[in-house]
Amino acid sequence: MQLTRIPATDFDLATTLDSGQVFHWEKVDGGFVGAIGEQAVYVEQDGEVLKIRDGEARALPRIVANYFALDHSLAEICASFPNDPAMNAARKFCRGLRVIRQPKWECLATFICSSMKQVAHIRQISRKLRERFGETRQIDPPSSRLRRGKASQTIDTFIVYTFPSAERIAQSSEKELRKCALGYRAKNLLVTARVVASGDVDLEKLGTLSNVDLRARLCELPGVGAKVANCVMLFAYERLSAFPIDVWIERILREKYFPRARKLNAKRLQAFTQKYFGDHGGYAQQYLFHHARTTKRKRKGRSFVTILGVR
DNA sequence: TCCCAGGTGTCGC
DNA sequence: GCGACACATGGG
Repeated sequence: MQLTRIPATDFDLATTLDSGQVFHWEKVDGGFVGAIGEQAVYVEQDGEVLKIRDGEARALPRIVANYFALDHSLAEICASFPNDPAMNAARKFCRGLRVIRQPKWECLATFICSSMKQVAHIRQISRKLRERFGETRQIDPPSSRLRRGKASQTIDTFIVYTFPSAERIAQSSEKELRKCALGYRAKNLLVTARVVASGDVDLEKLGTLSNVDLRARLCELPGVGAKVANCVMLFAYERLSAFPIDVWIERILREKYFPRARKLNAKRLQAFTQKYFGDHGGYAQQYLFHHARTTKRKRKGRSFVTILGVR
C-alpha cells in the first residue's frame, strides 16, 4: 500500500498540530494519527509534501487539504501582520503554522472543556471523551514501517477515536462526563450538547451570520464566553479576524503593547486587538500564542540567573 | 505544598 | 458597568 502524496507548501505540520488549536493528534513514528471528523488519518510531512493514509475514502486528499487550510495564502496573511518586535519574532518562529478548519461541534465542545486548563489537560480530556463516547476507526500503518522478520506477529494498527457527536454527549450524564476529568465544565458541556442535539441551535446555520451575531449566539451557550466564542469562530468558522484573549495573550499584550498602562480591562484590550491586528488578527494571535507558550521560561521560584546556571 | 492553566458565571457595589 | 470570587483537576 502506498501513501498518498499531496503538495503542501508553506506548511509545518508539527507546529500546526502543536499550537493549541487541536488536541487529539498523536505522534507516531514519523507522523501523526488522528481523526478529521469521522475519518481516521495518518499523515506525515516530507518537505513540501504531505503523505497520508486512511481506510478507504477517496476524498481523503481533499479532506486533508481542506482541514489544514492549505489553500490559505500564508505569505499574504503573514505579510499583513503588524510590524513590531513581538509580532516579527512570532512570525519568524512559527513559520508554516496554519489556522486549520475544524468540525464545528468538536471545536465548540473541546473549547468549552478548555477553560482554566493547560493544553496537556485539554488533550487528556479530549482523549477520554473520545475513548468513552466516540467511535473507533482503524488505520493500517504505512507499509514502509512494517517490521521485517516479524510477519507472524500481529502488525500494529493505529486505533483512532472520533469525537463524540452532540447527540451522544447529550445522552450522557453530568456524572459520566465528570469521569473524563471535566470537573465543573461537565454541566456546561452537557447542556450545550443538548441544545445542539435538540436542534435549537444549528451550528451549521450559524455560519451565515455576521461576526457580531455569530459571537453573540455562541455566547448564549453555557460555558461559552468571549474567549471560547472567539476560538470557535477562528478555528471552526474561519473568521480569521477573531482574536481570542487568554492568559497568555493578555500577558503578551500587557508586556509588549501596554508596558506602562494601568487601567486595562478586557473591553479595552479587545478593542485594541481588533483594530491593531486587523483582518487576520486570529492568525497573528495564534502566532503570538504559540511563540510565547513554546519559548516560555520557568519563572516561579527560580531567577533567570539560576536557570542559566550562573550563581 | 503551592501555583497555574487557551475562562465563565454570579454577586455586590 | 466593573472588580472579586468560586469553580475541578492535574502537571510542574
